[in-house]
Amino acid sequence: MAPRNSSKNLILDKAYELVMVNGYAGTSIDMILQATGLTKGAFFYHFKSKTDLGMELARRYVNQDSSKFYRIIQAVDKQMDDPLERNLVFIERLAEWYEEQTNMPGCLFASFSYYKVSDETALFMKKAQRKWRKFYSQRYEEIMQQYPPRIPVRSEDLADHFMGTVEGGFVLSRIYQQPEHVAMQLRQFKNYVQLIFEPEAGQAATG
Amino acid sequence: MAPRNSSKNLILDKAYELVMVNGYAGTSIDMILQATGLTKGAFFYHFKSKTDLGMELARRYVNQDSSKFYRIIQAVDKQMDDPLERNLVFIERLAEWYEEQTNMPGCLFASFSYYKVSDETALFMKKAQRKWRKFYSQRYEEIMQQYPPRIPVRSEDLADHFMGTVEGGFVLSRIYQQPEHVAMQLRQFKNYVQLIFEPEAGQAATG
DNA sequence: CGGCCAACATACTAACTAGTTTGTTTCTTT
DNA sequence: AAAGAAACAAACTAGTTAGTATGTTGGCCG
Repeated sequence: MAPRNSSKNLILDKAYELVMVNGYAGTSIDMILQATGLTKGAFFYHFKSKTDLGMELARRYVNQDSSKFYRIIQAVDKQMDDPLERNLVFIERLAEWYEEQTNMPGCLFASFSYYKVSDETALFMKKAQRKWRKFYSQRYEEIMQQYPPRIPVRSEDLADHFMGTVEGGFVLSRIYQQPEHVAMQLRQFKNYVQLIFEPEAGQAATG
Repeated sequence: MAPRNSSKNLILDKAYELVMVNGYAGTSIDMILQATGLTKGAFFYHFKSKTDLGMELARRYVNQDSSKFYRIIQAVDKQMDDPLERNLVFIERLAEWYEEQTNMPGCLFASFSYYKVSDETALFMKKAQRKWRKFYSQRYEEIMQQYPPRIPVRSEDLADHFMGTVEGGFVLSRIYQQPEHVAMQLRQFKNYVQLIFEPEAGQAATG
């Protein structure tokens, strides 16, 4: 791993920002170099091709994104033990985190999914997504063991629906040009989880 | 409007297909011309620029997409009167429609949202999205008048969450490379609507 | 202190990019 | 039949693209 704030990381940082705005194909190497103040020599010293940059962007995104989510999860896990409460608070914290963010939210994988990336990168994204699904579905398994669901649901589908909700929130935010939609979407999903699992959910009706 | 299967519509058709695979920036005019068998002269006779093509693609997408959804809605509306039942059956029919589809699902707006389109196109998409929200939220208003929701929800948020769920399903389908995720996501949203509004929902628990 | 290599910069190239110009066909209209 | 316009085709252009080839610099090591 290159040391923090090396030229390589600088390229990755700026490239990520540009790709999230212009898309991968809409971001040229020259644009990245202008943003970093570096030159072609530097770029092709660190990356053998633009495709290689795409791959490394995906790799780094998995690490950064995972660590961000894990940080929130671990912080919540330290404060409470109940798996359902943990999940609900996690969703709420995540919603709050996105509310604090100023720049337009988005997902590199989603951006790549609407572009024809290399087979290697596509496979990598698929595997990473499956790993996330496994992680979240295990959490919902725990919840299901303690709280009988009101309707028949599969933990994998809940995991996918969580991630899908976030992705949908990104897209809506970008179309509406209002970042707050991610949090709104997440709270709808939170409602869903509550209605499925919380014993007292929806008992005291209406406001 | 150009007559059906004119050269202009042929260009729009092929351009749409290519954009859904390669993205807008990843789709060159030459690629479109190769797919259509036409030449530069034809393209720039019908479109004053590539940006213009993007705008017209968005326009046509709104019409086609809307008409597709409206068709399903009207078919369902003819068969039943209850607003909740209408909505639930609509979601189910939509899920089934996506299950029948073979090619990778996706949304042009989502693709454009991860690329820096022209201000005109961005504004157009925003307005179209707002229009859809208005339409669906009215439907949920009707439901709410007849069925008191178990939890406090806003009809606009439900409308957005519906569209967000579809968008999220697209992204997941593309990352997993499995089209069936759209239907799965839609059925999760259907569960959500049922849990909110259906009086008997979740009474007979667990299987 | 001389050599060596990581980490770049500079200058190039060939292919592709959107867009233009000019020419051609075919149909219609008078 | 002449004129015009709609609907293209062919060839061109200027700029941009990813990628390469070669040159330069500073630091470290024996």
